[in-house]
Amino acid sequence: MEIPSKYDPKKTEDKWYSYWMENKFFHSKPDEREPYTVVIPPPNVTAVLHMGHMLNNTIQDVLVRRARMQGKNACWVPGTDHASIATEAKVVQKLKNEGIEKAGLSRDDFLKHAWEWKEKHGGIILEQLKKLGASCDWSRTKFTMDDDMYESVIKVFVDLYNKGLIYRGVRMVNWDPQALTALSDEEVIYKEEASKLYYVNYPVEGEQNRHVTIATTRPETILGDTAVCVNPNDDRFQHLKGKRVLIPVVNRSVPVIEDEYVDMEFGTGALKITPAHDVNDYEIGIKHKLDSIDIFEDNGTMSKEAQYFVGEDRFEVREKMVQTLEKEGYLLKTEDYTNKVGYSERTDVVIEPKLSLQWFLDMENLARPALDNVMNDNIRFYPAKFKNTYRHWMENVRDWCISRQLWWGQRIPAYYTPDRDFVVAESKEKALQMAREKYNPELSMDDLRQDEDVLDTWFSSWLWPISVFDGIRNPENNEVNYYYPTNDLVTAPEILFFWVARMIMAGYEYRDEKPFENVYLTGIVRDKLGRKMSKSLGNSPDPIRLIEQYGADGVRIGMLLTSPAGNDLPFDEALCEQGRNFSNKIWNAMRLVKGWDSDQTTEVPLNNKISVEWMQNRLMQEMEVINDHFSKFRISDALMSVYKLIWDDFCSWFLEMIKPPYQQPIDGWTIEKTMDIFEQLMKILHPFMPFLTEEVYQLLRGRQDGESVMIADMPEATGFDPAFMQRFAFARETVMAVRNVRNNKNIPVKQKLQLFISGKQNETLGAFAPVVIKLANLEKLEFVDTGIDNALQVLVRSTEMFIPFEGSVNKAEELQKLQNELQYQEGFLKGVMKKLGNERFVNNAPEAVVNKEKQKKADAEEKIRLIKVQMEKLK
RNA sequence: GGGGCAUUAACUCAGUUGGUUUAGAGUGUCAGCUCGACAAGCUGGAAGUCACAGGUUCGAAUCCCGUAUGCCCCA
Repeated sequence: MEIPSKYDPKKTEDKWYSYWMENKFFHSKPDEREPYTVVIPPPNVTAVLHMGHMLNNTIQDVLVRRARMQGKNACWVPGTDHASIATEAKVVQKLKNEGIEKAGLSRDDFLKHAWEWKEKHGGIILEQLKKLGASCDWSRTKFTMDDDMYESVIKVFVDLYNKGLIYRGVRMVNWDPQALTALSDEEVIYKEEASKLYYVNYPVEGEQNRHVTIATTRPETILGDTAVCVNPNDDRFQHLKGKRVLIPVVNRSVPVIEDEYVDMEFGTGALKITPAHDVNDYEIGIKHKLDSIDIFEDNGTMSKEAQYFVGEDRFEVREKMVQTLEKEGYLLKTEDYTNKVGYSERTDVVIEPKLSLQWFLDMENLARPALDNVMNDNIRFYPAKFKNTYRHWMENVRDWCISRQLWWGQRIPAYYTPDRDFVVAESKEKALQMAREKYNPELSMDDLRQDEDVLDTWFSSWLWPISVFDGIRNPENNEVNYYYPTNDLVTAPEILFFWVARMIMAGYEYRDEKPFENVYLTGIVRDKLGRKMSKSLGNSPDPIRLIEQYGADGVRIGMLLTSPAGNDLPFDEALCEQGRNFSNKIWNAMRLVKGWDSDQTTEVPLNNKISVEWMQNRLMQEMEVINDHFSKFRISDALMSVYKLIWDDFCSWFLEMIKPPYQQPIDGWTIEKTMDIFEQLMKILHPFMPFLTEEVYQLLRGRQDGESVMIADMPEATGFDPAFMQRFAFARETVMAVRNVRNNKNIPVKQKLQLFISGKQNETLGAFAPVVIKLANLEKLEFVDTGIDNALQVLVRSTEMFIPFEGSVNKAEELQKLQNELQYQEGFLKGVMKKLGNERFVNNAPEAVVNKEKQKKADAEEKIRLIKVQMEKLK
């Protein structure tokens, strides 16, 4: 069988993914095994796969595949999120392109279009995840607007309302005048902008030629001013106490109030107060019982309340207002000024703080268990540093505005009577019954009008770990009892607050139990310039192209190599290349092993016995390290351990150690052991590189249909012999020392050398002589008690070794090298001596530490002695 | 303005409760290699005042204080 020298992922990836699907390896159902559950952070239906998803889902897949191989019943639930605002914006835009205005459609007609859009585009990202190798149980795929999920959300709303936790209230919200909806703080993007600071004189009422000057970036809001505020500690304004001023243009008389909120350093120290259009002013307005004048319509034009410029757009009014102020002599001066202006993440228009009637969820009691159980490590964050930020947020939590003025989403189950009373119920029928009992027995179905708004998308995704197992509607069903709480959640720190925190709240509220044990927070994928990868910047590589170029395995390795938890990931395609090269390395190791003929009759050479023993020990040794890394969620460290175990230990050392001479067979025992080891390595690597490992696993030995590395048992760490490993390490260093000599002296690899080693090392090194002879390409290795003349001398640890050498030696160069080495050792010794000479160290430090220092001293002294001997010989 | 995180080799990062660390890895770089699996490779080397300045300690990359720079969150 001819195996090509380059591994081609295109020929294997789709093949094995189909194989896994056909054999239902990803499918999970409750059984007697320990469950291991992960719910996917549901991507938006509007999204296409980007690098952030790649990273996030690769990590999840690594964890899930590993757990599955460890014998757990692994269940990874995939799905998507309906993303109210983003999706509605997309659908509105699409309709607009077709000449259809949303305003001209009924709610039902619009939703038909939205569902059509979802059916067409909503599954793309999940299909892309399959290319990555994601081992999700696709039969469980969920969507936050599925009927059962929808019902769960409504049920929770009704329940929280009945508990008195949901209320209606007037609040200052971030208003998107284009989408005509309130936005959460998280959906507002602040951009730095060059704007102007206008200094405007407000005449003091009843005093000729006296005025107070304020500074504002938004002169159009002057029309809604209801006070001027100064700091009570500000000496400049003492004379204004108790006075009133006149609002320019409208000539409204308003009080001068005092509040320490005002920053005396900023602007003029006097602040205009517009309670209806600024969050801080709103707070001050409540505190000082000020009037509130709403001068804007929902679409950002001036309302009748403004009296001037009615019906004109806010930004045009700003210009006109400045002109008017100037004409009428109120404008003192204008300065350039840079400030941050909030934009809608979805429509990119400037948001308007606006008072509006919204639905709120009281967070105070929900937040407490969510905070406590993170702080006491009941739920663990990786890395733990995010606990700080989490606490800060949870201790200052504000009520959650859960209503959105949109159609795409779960419609708020509040029903209004013609008298503007309302009831909250799971269905219109129930609502009618309640309304009749509560308000008016004569009411009919047609009298009830359901609230027009839908719920914030997070109000459905906060239930995700419960609702995907139907745990809201049927809290005692088998699935939720088996799979919940889930084990690990992998997500981005950006949504720690509005998703992770809220899931924890919902978990304790509805299951009285955490939603997950561990939260692994990934970093942000950035480009080489350190910018976040985004569609708008166009700086993100197309993940599907990367997969085609480097293979899914290569890309997975590329993402994982550089991504310790919580750290940003400076993405570089070279890392994928490294992943691809690694695939190829393994591929070629397989070609080598498969290419050997075996001979059952040959006796097993001592060399091979030692080699196999070492590799088996080495594997067990590293298995402990890998397990430790995983237990701490150090995924990239775990990967690096596997990487080096395979590349360095297995390929560079082990295979070279057992490699038979050209065209000669290998003994049967060794080849079997090698296959075993290779197989184990493929299992260990499988979670990281699922496709390649399956291909190699299948080719390595004949397999039955239905066999797969992905359902094989993960090797367990069963211990190793440290003393043996120590002795081998010495042998390995000896080989490296000889190779080093070859390099320095330009001795060809093929030329065999002789090596003489000081006799006292026979005990430690003797058994490994065959290995050293092979790898260092020696014709002879001898233990001797005396030095050898006409030989190069090397020090390994503190053992002298000699290599007879006929060629010329550059004495000056050699001396210089020895001199450098001597200097280093003497410096080292000096440091050690200083420690040992310090009485307080010897008395205070633990005995083991002192003994180590003594050993260091002895070693250094021996080395120095030997170096000096060598130098003498050279002179 | 308030809070948080970070700063270790050219790059990206490890470095666990302070002690075999005058500091490790991967990549890159340099030198030498057709060595019968792999040049997507092999062998070897060089490279760091642990941001800066103090302090605690017998001992500090590690703990504390300050400064600088960068990033994030909140306002």
